[in-house]
Amino acid sequence: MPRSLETVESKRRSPRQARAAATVDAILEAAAQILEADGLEALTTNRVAERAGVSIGSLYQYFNDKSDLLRMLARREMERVLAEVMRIAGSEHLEPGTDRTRVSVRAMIRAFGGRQRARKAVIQAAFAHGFAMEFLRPAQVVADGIATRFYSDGRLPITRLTPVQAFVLTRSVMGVIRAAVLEDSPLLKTQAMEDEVVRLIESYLRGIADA
Amino acid sequence: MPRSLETVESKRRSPRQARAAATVDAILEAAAQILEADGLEALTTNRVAERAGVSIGSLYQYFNDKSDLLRMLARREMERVLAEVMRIAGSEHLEPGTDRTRVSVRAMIRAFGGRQRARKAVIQAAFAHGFAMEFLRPAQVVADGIATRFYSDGRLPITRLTPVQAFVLTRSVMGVIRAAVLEDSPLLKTQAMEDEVVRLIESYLRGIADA
Amino acid sequence: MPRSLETVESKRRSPRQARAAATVDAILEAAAQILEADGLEALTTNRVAERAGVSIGSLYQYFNDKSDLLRMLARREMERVLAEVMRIAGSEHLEPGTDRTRVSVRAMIRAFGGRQRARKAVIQAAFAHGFAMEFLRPAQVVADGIATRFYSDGRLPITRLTPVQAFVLTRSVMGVIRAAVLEDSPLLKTQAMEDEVVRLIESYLRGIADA
Amino acid sequence: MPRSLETVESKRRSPRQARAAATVDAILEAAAQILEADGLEALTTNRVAERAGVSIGSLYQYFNDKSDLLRMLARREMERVLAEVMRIAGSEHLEPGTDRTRVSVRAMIRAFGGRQRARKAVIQAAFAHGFAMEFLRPAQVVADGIATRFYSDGRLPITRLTPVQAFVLTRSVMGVIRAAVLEDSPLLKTQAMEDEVVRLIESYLRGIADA
DNA sequence: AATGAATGAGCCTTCATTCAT
DNA sequence: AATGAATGAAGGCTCATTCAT
Repeated sequence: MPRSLETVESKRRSPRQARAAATVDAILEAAAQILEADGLEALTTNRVAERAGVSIGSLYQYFNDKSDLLRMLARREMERVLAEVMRIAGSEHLEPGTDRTRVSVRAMIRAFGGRQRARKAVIQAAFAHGFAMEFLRPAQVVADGIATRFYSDGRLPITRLTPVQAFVLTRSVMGVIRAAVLEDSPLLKTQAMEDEVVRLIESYLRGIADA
Repeated sequence: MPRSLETVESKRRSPRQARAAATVDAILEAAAQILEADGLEALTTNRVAERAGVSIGSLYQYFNDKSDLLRMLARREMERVLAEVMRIAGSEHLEPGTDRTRVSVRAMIRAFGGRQRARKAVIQAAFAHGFAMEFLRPAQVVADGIATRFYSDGRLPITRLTPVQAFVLTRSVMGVIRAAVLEDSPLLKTQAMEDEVVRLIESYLRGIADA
Repeated sequence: MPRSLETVESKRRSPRQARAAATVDAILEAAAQILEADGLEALTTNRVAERAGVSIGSLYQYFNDKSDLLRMLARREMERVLAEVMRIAGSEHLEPGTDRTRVSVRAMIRAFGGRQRARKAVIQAAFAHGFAMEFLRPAQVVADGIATRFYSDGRLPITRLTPVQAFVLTRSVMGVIRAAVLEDSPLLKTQAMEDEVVRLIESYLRGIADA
Repeated sequence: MPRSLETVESKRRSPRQARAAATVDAILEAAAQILEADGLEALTTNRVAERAGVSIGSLYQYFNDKSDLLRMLARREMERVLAEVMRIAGSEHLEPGTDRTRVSVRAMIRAFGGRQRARKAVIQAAFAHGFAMEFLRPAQVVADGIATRFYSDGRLPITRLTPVQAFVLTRSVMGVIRAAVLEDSPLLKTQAMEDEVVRLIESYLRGIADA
């Protein structure tokens, strides 16, 4: 289960009313749009407020500062991605015979592949502001979950991944997907890509089992 | 063979004399130090010039603008890393019985692992300014070379990696190392990490061969 | 009728409130004073803001850039001059027997002669930035009006000035006044000057009529 | 006779040798070209030196500062114009029956009309640096000469123009030509323009004579 | 005489943030 | 709660000018 993202507490009033929530949403959406359309450099608080149709003062009512805005945005995007992945791959009951690894990989690729430009910008923004790791964690938790589930389904005689192995497994998979997104690779959504990522995971796990 | 990085031509006069070269070096080194010490946000042209002990005007004599400075810095770091990797793994004559994959992995980890903070900052900077790919290319070329050499040494019956397979292989390995660097993971320089990355590569290649 | 000078639209927010209008005015007035006191070279945006008693940020809230500021200033000065000329010469009802040409010339000399130094600086600035013509137009329209009124009052048998004749008439008169202003000529406000300019106009028109 | 333009003395060594003179010329020509091609804002000392094919140091060997360069340039252009006018209109011996006024006007229009863009830039530069008047003087002296010669050829019973009249006559003519040049008016080189300027002069002088 | 690397004051401009209304 | 005018620190960058070589 992902560690709660609510951890980061805002000093500002959190939205309790419908209107306030709508305002926050409008701001976040405006930021995402600007990011997608013109990149990180064009993302100024004034412009976000204008595009969102609220005053700059209102923006600061809900976000401590620009970093905060970026953080919330990254969080939102991450949650969307995770929700998507969980929706596809995370359901407890899969039809018998379904390859859970494949389904998970497909879910991740699909989730990260949509809205590429916006996602890329958010990732860049997160990196530029140094809180990227904060939001990669959940993704890795998911990946760990997949790994855990995988080797515990009896198909392989692995009882436990060492921390290093878990690290290598999750980062290598994310590394491939991330590179494809950042490089705007046309390979991203191909069947071949899915096949190879699945092969990477299964080969590695088999390599561990064989040792 | 990596495409020459000299391609990007500067409108500014290129250093012809010893003093000029020293100035450029001082500036680049100052930038790296600031990046390492205080991060990307602290990297202002004025501060770089000051730390380098040259005037701001001199800085602009050799770099078109801040982006240019960053680009040159990233290039320099990349070249250093590549040189290091090539030095360790690229020599034509390896003692018989040496595991070339292991040697290469060790070289990459060692190369990227040194000066972690600076490297991280440069990578972040490159990403924030959108020219990251420009410098990842060489790294991938090296990785491709490793892969090529590997499957051509007769140990595995692989005759050719498909583009997708090459992509997955290189990005997964770089993804692991990159993540370790960016997360300041203590695992980075462990023997276990080296072992697992080697395992990842060999397992994947075997997986392909077995298919 | 002078083409509206409002044509040039600003991307910046236009002042809607009293305070904002006051700010714009203070900035413009400060710019005029600096121009008058120390010339174009001393006109820096920071100094203007300081003299106006507003922050540099406020200046940029109302003016896109320095050029814009200069443009607005030139426009304001031009409008003031024109208003002055029209006030004196443009009234529909002149006392019978009044020489309208003489009244108009006097108005123009008086209008341009006031605040000579500031006017000179503004004109220089306009020229230096290449948008002088934009603001000379209205002045010429006024001059054309004078010419038109003149030959249509029955005193001369001219029915129409050709474009070239209108050009020569207006530019010659403005040329004299402009030169007197720019040269700080003591002749400017003398009765003799007024007499000679009137003579220039009337002689030329008579020359045309006699042809 | 025009007041000597040599008045402005240079602290720098004045060119005594052929090579030095050539250097000065190259610099002046380079400045003129840049002015013509890209305007006053593009005229930087470094760029001038580069275009002239000399080092920036050499430029400062011959010109005290940028203002000095501009001044010399304006002087050179002015001298060229005057020489041209004098060559055409100033010859003592004109064929009998030649209209000297017409010839002079044609000469002035022709002189100022050529190389419009460069001339305009030089004029703007002169104005922007406040030494325009210094170089307008000679032109007026020429104009005065024309006027003097005119009323002394017996065609009109004028014995003397008052200072104000001379001022009005010269500035009005120059004002027309100047306006045509600055406005890039297509009228400039038309026969009609020449006719009207001649008419302006003759009418005015007749007006004075008739008084 | 010539070179051109170096200088650095100072310019224009941005933008996160505040606070009186 | 919302507004948006105002703020001002700070940044990137230019370019006239100097001086050691």
